[in-house]
Amino acid sequence: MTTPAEQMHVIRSGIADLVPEADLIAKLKRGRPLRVKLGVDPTAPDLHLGHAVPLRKLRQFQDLGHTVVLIIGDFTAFIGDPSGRNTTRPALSREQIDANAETYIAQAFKVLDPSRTEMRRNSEWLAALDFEALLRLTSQFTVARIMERDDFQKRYRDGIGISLHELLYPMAQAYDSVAVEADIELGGTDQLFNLLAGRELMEKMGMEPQACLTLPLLEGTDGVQKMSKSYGNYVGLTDVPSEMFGKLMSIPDEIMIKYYRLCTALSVDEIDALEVDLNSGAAHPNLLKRRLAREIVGLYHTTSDALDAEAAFDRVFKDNQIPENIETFPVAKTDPVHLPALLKSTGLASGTGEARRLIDGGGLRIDGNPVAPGTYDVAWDVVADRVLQVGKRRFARVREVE
RNA sequence: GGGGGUGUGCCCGAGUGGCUAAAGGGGACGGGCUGUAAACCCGUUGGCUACGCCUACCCAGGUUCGAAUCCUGGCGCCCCCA
Repeated sequence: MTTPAEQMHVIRSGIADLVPEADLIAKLKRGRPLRVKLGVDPTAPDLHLGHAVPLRKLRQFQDLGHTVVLIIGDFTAFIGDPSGRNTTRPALSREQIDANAETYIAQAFKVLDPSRTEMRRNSEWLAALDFEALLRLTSQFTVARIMERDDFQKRYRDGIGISLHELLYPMAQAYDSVAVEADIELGGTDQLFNLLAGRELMEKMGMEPQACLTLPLLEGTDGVQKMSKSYGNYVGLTDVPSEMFGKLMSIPDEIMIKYYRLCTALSVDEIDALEVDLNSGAAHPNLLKRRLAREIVGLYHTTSDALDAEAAFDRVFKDNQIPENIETFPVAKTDPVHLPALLKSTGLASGTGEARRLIDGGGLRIDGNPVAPGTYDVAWDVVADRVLQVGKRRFARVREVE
């Protein structure tokens, strides 16, 4: 059995904050498996690496012998924010919630160990509360305490309306902790307030309070903004291996170690060693990034998928060759062929204007050979059965439609 | 309820009657360099088989030879007073 000190070494890796640390150590010292809680909203069925960060930390807990309690916030998602002020909280229908929860769970178990995971839905206990129980619960919180939360404070100060029910959401989340008897709850740094609310409620209700662990936000592939679909800088858990590999290779060096800590299954000691080598110059950043990409692709696909993805990557970017498995587009034969229209129909350009720009900027190749600026009409033979390439990584093969 | 302000291209932001498809920046895309990284340099950035045509400055009308710019009405957002 690992000692509490050894466990703390793993648990601390990559986290933003842990309060209070002493509480967690005391819990670990008892030697029994802890109940580690994570609550998730069934709103985003397409998970990316940013969503996987808390899941990876949960997995570390599982590997240390602890139990994960994964709570789907179906009840709160059902209510949502009917005022529409909070666009990240749409009110979802039962069907949507169930469907989202399904995909969430399927993707989450790519990371978590199902045998050490307890799946719960918060409607189990929240739907059962009657008005009396609800009022008793609200009496445990003060308005001043709830209003301490940053976004409430700001909105109140700025005169942006806050619906009464919104004030109750932190309470609902806190009550989740009571219901599942959590020992520790994870969340993003923005969740600290809610996590602490859970801790306080447990204490008031005579339970041993949970510890609260926050994880930093993961930057996307641009290295600046947080990873999110709307910024287009995300790495989806269901991305195909080659795409995933390519995206990971494009992250800035500076956030590599963070990715190692938050997104891979490597041991903390090994990552510590990699960090030392990177900083001292003993390891070439490119090699470390390749390894990172392999590790992550391997987690969500297989090790051989990762190796294939790397080989395909080298073929295209290192050896400047055309990849295998290029999508083929059937095209009705015309002679001559109008290239801007062809690029548009194959999806390599969003419109003929952009296509012309690409051609004039030297961004179009046919079978690897650059097309001269101003070349808009070419003979059919020039494109038939050949590979069109835009930039470094977008390809399409042209085939005459029968 | 009263007073003032504001609404421009993916985003921010100039422009206040013609020379404006609309300055400048950001972002994005393409080229160079490279480790497909970062930084840096160059180019492009409404649509269209395109030296031209079409659609554009919140929406709908109007004044003018001509409007993003002026007028009327509507909608949205912001600030101050009550």
